[in-house]
Amino acid sequence: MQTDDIKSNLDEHEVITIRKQKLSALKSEGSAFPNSFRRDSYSANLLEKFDGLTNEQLEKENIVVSVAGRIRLKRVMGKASFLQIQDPKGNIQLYVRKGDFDGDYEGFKTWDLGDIVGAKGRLFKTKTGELTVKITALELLVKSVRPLPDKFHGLSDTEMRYRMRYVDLIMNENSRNTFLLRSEITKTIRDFFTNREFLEVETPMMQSIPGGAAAKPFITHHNTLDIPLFLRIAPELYLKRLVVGGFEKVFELNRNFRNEGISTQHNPEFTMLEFYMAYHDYNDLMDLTEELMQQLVGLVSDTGIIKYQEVELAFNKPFERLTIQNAVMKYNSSITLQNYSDRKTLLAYAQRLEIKTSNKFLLGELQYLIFEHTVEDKLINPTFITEFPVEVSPLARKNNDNPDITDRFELFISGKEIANGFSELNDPIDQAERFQNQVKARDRGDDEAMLFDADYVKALEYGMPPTAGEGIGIDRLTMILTNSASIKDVLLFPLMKNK
RNA sequence: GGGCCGUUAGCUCAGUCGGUAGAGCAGUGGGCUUUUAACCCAUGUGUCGUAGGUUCGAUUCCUACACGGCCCA
Repeated sequence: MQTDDIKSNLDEHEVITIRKQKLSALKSEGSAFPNSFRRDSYSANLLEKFDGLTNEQLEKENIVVSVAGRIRLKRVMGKASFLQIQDPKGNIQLYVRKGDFDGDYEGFKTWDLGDIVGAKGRLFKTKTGELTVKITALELLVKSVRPLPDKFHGLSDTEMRYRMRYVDLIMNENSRNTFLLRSEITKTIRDFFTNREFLEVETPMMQSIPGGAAAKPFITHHNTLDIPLFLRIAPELYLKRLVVGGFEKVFELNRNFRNEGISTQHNPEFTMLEFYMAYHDYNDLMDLTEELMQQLVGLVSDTGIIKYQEVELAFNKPFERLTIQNAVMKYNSSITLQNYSDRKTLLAYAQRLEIKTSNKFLLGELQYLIFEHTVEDKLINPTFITEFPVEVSPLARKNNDNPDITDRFELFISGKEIANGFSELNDPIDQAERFQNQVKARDRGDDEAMLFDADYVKALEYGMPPTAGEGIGIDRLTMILTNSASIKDVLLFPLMKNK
């Protein structure tokens, strides 16, 4: 341990060594890390209230404020200096003049960019008209021993922005705004549903039978019970148990975990909204989703039109609704009303498209695969795709008129799947059969097929009211609303390999 | 998993057709009482991602690996 400490001391940059020396000097004076300073004003609020006043008006009003923040810029002259400090709402300039404050100006000159200071003083305007605090008291609250990135270029290295988000947040306003907006998005969603009498709930993250989605789970282990557990891939089956129990409108906004690769669209843990409402069906969900999306887009646009990666997306009119069959026919001229339901033709077609298939694939699976490969990325404006094949929808209610399809939809925006909703299957006998079929798919080699959840079937046997349920991927939605190209840009701490 | 690109000072980057490297910012010393990426003078900074190979000599060329980015599966 000790030798490691010595080694890291030798390795560290000269700047850090000097700053640590400054810190130990503060410690020996007894003035390091004080915690009694209190802020009464934020930068942006002061600018909002007082930037409109002239210097004469400011002097007459004699406005005394206490501000605190991190030193971002420092311009020292012989006997006077300007500091720009950053607080959670923005920046404000301080004017520090020798003799104007109860402190040592020479000592002040040794403070560094990145230090955190508290200041008290009067508002005034400089020659160039910048609202500034002329300080009467100034205190070093935290000595920063590690230098910030270049004050002009900031931190631009993508990897370091993800690994050291704390520095990214200090340096990049874009990044701050993205996460502020993400917080507004989740708040808006919570309000949207609680205003409609939905109950927010929390269901198990660690499950014995991971269910509710087609995905590989993370495995963990409970020591004292000595049982394997899986991090959930979806909360779906637990939320529907709650509907059985009489919580007829519920939602959960929380993390799912899927053991898959990492890309600009995928992070192993991601946030999902799932909500369920009894006595509604999938058509009601599409209407509600449209309303929710328009409200969320309202956070960033007055027109209902937003730009994502240079492409305009229109949320200001009813979203297009298209059956999966019509969508496939629209983008594949060789698929017709007749051969869409011919398994052999579709298998051959899929192989021609170099889609990974097997002879064992069922008709519905092929229909869905062809849709995924030929249609999805062309759905730029918000589009509901409906009537998904029953084979790929093991938890959705069959359509009354056509038992091959389900009352299900997915919402696509900018070529990405954003939401997935359906009228829930509440026939326990049918559900048991669907689980059986999933087990068979698993035996065929589909390691993402679902497991048989007997307790869930048991819950359905008590009777679940007719219910509609939906999941919305919050990260991807946030990407679109914040114009972020990578999911890592909307995750505070995206998963990174150890260096 | 495959392809392409990147990794040089604390940060942002240049550079070496193979002879162990530079700029700006940050730092340090000095000057400057309304600055705006303040300015002026002086000044220190590096396992050139890691490990091998070729070579008299590699940060530079080659190979592998690591991490990251983009594209594809």
